[in-house]
Amino acid sequence: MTEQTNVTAARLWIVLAKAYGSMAGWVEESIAAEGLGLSDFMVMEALLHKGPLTMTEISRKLLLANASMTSAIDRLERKTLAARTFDGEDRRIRRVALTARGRKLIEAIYKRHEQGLNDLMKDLSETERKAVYRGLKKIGFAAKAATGGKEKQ
Amino acid sequence: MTEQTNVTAARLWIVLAKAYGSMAGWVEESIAAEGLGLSDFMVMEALLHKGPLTMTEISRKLLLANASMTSAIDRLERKTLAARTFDGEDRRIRRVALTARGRKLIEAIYKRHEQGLNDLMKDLSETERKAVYRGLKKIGFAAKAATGGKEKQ
DNA sequence: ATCAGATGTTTCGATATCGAAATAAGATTC
DNA sequence: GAATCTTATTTCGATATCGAAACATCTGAT
Repeated sequence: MTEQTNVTAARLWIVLAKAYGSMAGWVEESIAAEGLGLSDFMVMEALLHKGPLTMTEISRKLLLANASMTSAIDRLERKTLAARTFDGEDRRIRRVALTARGRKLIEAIYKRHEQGLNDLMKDLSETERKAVYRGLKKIGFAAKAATGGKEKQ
Repeated sequence: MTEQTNVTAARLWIVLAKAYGSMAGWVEESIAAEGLGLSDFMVMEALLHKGPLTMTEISRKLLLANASMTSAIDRLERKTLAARTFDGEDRRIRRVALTARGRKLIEAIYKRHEQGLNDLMKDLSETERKAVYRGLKKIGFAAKAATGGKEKQ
């Protein structure tokens, strides 16, 4: 498409889906050697940056169904990379934290991941990054708001 | 984050993943009543806009494994929404086309989909859309190139 | 104090996805 | 013409996901 052609909303959605698919494929390939899938990796990444979180907090953050989160934490526990703990006050709650082993692994992986991302996006100026960031934020908020208040269980 | 803070590559990836997840959730919800999943919908959308395509062309376009494409076309054939045909020259090739019934359905769905997308993105100016479009194109190309030439089978 | 509604997580069964291998067919090299 | 390599699609078995329901627990109203 040319400089003069308008970018339709439909076209933007297609390009968003394609960019995400390509990025997800790249991330998956780069962590495959560690035996982690994309979801497991993103769980560990969230725990690395935000500290221990409840199952529901992680689900919401990653837009996964609660049943999927149960499975993902099962996998991470089985690999002794994360562990569930009880909440001091609310007995329904399970809080998830990285183990020492998990922290060590995700720190190493994340370092390479971050470097790879920097490399991937070196062609975008700071102005371009900000524009994409803001636009995606708007799109994400709008989509979330338009999706019938009912998130995945 | 503030106006002054830089947008890191890592941050941009997270926001991209989140925006995609929200958009995908919205699309899935809006087509659920028609008994279609996201992949099936996107296959039909591709066939609507590009005419009959080979299994491999659709797979590459939607970034799905060829086995997934086999299943998706099986589902669409079972619902008599699409059909495989043989290629005149290359007997390995199966070309997929919408049926009359499928075309009628996807035209109706797509009309609503397009209107919904316009609504979702009405807060983005044309300049903003172009910036997001260009940025996502760059990111998608870079990720594709960086993923070891080996696409999903 | 009791009850109804909401919340958090797990379980269950179903579905969509994938990698690898198998099969058929086309292209290229010798 | 034969052999080898590549391509297109399907099959197989495994995995990750999901919606709905079940269960336990908490909150708020009465």
